[in-house]
Amino acid sequence: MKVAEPTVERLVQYCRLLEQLHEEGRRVVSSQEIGEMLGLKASQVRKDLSYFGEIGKRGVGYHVDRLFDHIQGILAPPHHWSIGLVGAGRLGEALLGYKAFKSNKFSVEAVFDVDPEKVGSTVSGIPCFHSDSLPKILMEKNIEVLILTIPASSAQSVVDLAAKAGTLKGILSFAPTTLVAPDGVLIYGVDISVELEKLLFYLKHCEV
Amino acid sequence: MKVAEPTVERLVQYCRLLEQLHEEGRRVVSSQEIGEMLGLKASQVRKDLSYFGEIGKRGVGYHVDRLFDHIQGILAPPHHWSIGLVGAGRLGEALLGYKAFKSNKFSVEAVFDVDPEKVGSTVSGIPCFHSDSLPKILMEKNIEVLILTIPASSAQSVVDLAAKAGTLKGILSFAPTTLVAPDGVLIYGVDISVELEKLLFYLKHCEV
DNA sequence: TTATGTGAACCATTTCACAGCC
DNA sequence: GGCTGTGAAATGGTTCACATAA
Repeated sequence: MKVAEPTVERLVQYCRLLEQLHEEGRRVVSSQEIGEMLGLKASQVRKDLSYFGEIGKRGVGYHVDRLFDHIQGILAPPHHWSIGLVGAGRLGEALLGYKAFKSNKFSVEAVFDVDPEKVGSTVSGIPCFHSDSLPKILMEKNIEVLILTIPASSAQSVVDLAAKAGTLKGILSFAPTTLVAPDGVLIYGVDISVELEKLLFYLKHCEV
Repeated sequence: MKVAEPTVERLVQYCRLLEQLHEEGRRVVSSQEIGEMLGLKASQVRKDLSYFGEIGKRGVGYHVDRLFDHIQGILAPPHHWSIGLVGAGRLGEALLGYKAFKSNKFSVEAVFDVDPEKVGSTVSGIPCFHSDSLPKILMEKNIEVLILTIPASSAQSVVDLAAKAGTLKGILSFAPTTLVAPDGVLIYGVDISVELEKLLFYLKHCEV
């Protein structure tokens, strides 16, 4: 089944909201309420949630815990992912310490950098290897996902090198550049500076 | 004139690419080439670029420098923006040191935190104030844009407090939560953990 | 009566196809 | 001949409106 990107994004948001509602002891919610809390139309919420079968009760709403489990099941990965983080700079360290990054779906198994000070030691408790050894370590640790927190200039070469391992399936890049994905590798880019530019552009033009 | 969000995002990308091409000494590019380098269809590139008037030369292509200036003009803000950064944690510091964040379009004028160690001193050379003084400092320094690098739990209260200053126009939030925007304030959220979840979801389902 | 689930209508964005200019 | 600019067609996503079930 194919599911649109905006839908996946909202599913994650529903999940977070439901977790919160669960803690507050809420038992049921309506699409209307979810919409208000997340800034979405109720019809949008219903369409998203009905995408994977009838889960709500007509005339009542959605059972919080049941819906949560349901969405978790949809988002849940087929297995635990091993992740590698390339670039032990401040952004990299920030991510490693980031609370929302703790999950039982994945774990960061290796850090890569070129700084001799860092290579051989640990960063936030995770062993740090030289970037040159990417293919070797990726295979050894069966790492399928990389997070890139490196400058734009070295991003593409890291992608090409890492692809040699053959285990690589996905990349989340924070490098402010467009990367070319090798066959069979899915690349997602989060470009912080682009987001700020977009915000400033709309502040200029739209003057909400 | 209204311009779609995906278009703005691509305009920023064109800009970055053109800068690079300029450094390489390139004089002209075709929509075809731009598309290949950025992973877009040539027709998409042409549509985006023709949005603000005829800028290319038929049978030739786009003059690199001329196109760069043209897009810069579109993206350029009406004035220099003063920005405040709330949350002097690792992510906040990472952003302050982030190269792609240096720009003549804006500058970070104040940092806010609740840690007594930081308040009163400077962070990356920028004075740090207590978060409680947000409205006061925002007015004093005429800050219109805030970047939030704080936990989800305190994000909404910071937004509400900052809105009291009346100068606030836009927010770029890294807090993993949905924020409610006060009237007249544009909120952009970058949710790093959601991006990773999306990537893992597509790795599970699409198996490209 | 209330709130979901969903086909149909609507709107936005992308892609096509070709006319127009260099 | 080559490449842009652009109306028209196609695609993708959101919203509506109402049948349906609790």
